[in-house]
Amino acid sequence: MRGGGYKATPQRTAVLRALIEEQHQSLEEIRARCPEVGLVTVYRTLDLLGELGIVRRLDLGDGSRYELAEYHHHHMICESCGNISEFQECPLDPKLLPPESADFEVWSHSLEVYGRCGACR
Amino acid sequence: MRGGGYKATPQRTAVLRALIEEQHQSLEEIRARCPEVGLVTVYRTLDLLGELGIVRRLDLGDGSRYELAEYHHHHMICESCGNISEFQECPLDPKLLPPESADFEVWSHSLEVYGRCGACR
DNA sequence: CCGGTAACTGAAAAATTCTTTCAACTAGGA
DNA sequence: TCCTAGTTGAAAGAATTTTTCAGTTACCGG
Repeated sequence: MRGGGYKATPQRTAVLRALIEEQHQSLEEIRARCPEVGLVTVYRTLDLLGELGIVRRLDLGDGSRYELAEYHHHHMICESCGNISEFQECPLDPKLLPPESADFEVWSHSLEVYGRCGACR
Repeated sequence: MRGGGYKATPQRTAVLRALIEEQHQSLEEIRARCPEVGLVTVYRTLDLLGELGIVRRLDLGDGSRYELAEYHHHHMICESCGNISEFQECPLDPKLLPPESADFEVWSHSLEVYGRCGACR
């Protein structure tokens, strides 16, 4: 953080702490966890952390959500209760990548599985 | 369309025609293809087509985009030029689905590949 | 420990995006 | 052709995100 010429302010610490507490939070959920930080600063901090590759913005169908990007993972979204869960096993089989991708340099990918969770069945 | 008690209006036809012309358009791109249709009506038509399962809303990182959902496909997004291409071969290997998903009923999934396209390399 | 400064913050205003309201209009069945 | 449920669009409203700018602060160098 400081390496890039950025300051470690209490506000940034608070937002980061909020993000650590739970994944996939909406802006309002994050705000609720650090009410002392101004709205604009929350947005700016999320932007900054995004540029640093620490945070990722998602839209899983109900607007912006934010999560730490520490590790590669995917999402299972229950269309019944809205619960979002993660899994890290990656079911992508590179052998099955399409021919069109031959000259496409793959940097990353995202995978979301939609359906109904155990509790809702 | 008429089956569900909906009317086939010129506005709905125009929006649908715009969607057929190109995939992954932003709202403004769609609007530009049917300037005679009011903003509100475009939103409402996209909603309606969404409920009917004809149209899908996406957020690939730069806000809402809309596409026909006729066939199952995935996206390759070039982070250099922003170009979005589709592929239909699905590189998902069900055998590799995680154990947590055992009691999750999978209805659908989405997969996006990010990187750099051939032209940008 | 202290001062200087580039970086940061927050309130207000602005911009953007999307939704609601409501009076007028129309597609399509009777 | 008439009737009516469904549809449209302008305006207003709500929600979300960005910009501006004056005041504040972290932290580096001394």
